[in-house]
Amino acid sequence: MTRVLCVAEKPSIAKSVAQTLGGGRVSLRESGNKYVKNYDFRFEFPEWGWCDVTMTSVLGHLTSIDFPESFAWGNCDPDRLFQAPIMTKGSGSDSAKVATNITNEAQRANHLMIWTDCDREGEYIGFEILEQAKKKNGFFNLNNTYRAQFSHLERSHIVRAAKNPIKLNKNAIDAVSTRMEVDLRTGASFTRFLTETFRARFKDTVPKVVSYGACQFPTLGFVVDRYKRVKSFVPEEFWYLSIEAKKGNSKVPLTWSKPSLFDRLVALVIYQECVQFSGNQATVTNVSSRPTSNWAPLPLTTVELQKCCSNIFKMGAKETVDCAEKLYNMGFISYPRTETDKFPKNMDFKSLIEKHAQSSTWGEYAAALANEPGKFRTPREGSHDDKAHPPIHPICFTDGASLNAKQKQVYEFVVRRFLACCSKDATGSLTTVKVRWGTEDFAASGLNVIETNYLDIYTYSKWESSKKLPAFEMGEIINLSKAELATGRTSPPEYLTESELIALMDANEIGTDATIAEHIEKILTREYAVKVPKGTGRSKVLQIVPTELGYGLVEGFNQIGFDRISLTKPFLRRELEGKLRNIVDGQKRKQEVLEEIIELYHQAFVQTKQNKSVVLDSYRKIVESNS
DNA sequence: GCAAGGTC
Repeated sequence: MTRVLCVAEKPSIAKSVAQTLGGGRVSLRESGNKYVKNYDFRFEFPEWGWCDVTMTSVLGHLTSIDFPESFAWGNCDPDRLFQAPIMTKGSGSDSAKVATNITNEAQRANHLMIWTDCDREGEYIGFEILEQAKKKNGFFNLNNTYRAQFSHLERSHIVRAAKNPIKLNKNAIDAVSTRMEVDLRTGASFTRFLTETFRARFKDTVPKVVSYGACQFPTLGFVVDRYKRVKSFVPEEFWYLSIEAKKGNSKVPLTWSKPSLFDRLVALVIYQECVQFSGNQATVTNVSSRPTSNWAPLPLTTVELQKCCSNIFKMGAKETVDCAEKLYNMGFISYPRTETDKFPKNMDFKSLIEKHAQSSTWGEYAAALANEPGKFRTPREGSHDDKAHPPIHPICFTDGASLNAKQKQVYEFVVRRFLACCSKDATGSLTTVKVRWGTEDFAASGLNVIETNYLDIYTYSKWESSKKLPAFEMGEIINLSKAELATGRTSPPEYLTESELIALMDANEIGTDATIAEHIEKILTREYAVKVPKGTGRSKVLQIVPTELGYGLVEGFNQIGFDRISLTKPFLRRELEGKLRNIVDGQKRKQEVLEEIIELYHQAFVQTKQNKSVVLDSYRKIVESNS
């Protein structure tokens, strides 16, 4: 019988796909690695009929790249790393066993089918698997290796993927190897140069490693940018008209329709006109009431999870993903690294919801959502789809007995978020009254919440009826209890919070859902930035501020003034991401992009070397100005 | 002692 070897990117996918395709008749074999299992079963493929199938997996990348020994740290001028040869090596300590398992299983196989995630890295991991499979089976090559296309684990979707495989995408493989090479050459050269330069001048007052990375520097750049804006902020005085209507016993403050003015005289002229014109009386020009709603949240992505846990629980991004990872491994939640904010079609929401009816906390809500007519609504759809994983959602109910406090919080959040997604929007009515005083318009509005719906379960969001507006009538003349020219001062921006940093990185394509937390962690462990608490109690937030070293590095690099790039801003990484997409689309070739980008970085490297005193002095000046 | 990308 024809033998087919299927290989997924991670054990959980192998297990799930094997169960689906094997229809319950699956036998399990150990692989030599603790996490990786081999699943044997039979499946009927359209082209090959009934086959003996082995489904196994790797653990992410099998290999990584590095320089040969003669180009190791200390053995050559960092400048040479832009042209040095590059070799492939096994990645991580446990990769050997995983790799051997692929080679052994492939030896007897007639066909190789790749089941890695449907993204760029997944294509490359597929290529690594093929290279490994070739070692004892010369038959396999890019043209006869199959690739299953799937974006979630729903049964019919998986069966369709098995029956309609395509080929590995050579362009995507090239794009990833381009990224790897750029990151290695630039990261290693600049890191060695900076470390040696800083340690030569400042010895033990700087950390052991002063690193550069195409993601960590822009991350640091965001932190420094905000810090500088706070530091250089000069408050400005502004003026505005402030009036308050008196109606029976209640006083209603009204907001001026124009923005505040920075010119006191202009504001004063307007104010005097109004007083002359209308005194302490104003006219109601419009009263309207309209239905309004507060939308239930979108399905949960990794980035959103990190932002929410940072805002709500003050958890670090790394801490959050670690908790999510644990919850996933225990089978409580779905795969936690996803960019997708829309659920697949024909997803069985009701059965997922029903599992939570047993909860003592949210059980009542879940039961009602699953069973009472008119409660459930299919979740809204966001616009992101990584084609690999569904949004994060609970798989099983747990009372949390086996979880620590943080994991419990994250789990509860995932559940509440999911139930909220499946609930109706909150509704209310918004009453707005418009008033004319002199030549100017003012307005006040009052919210009346009618149906709370999702807010009952998503207790992290607040949307409450504001103080009720008294009844006003069109054309009514009202008395003002206050009519004054008010003044205020503009306030400085706050230092960056982690959740804002995550949002900036996400928007600027710095890192991925799986790595954003690591880059933030990196600038902290490199002593480029620190987290400082602001406020106390419930209003406490953690802000990220640069250290003298982080500030000095960014300022120094900014002062050098490279030709058309900046190493501390996100644009270069974005440009690379764009070019990588061009490689995938076939609009550019790998070699062409490599030459362009490496040349750009090399020029920047040479310039940095020539101007190393600029960077060193920038740091020294900051240290001195603080002491 | 270096990067960033997977995953455990």
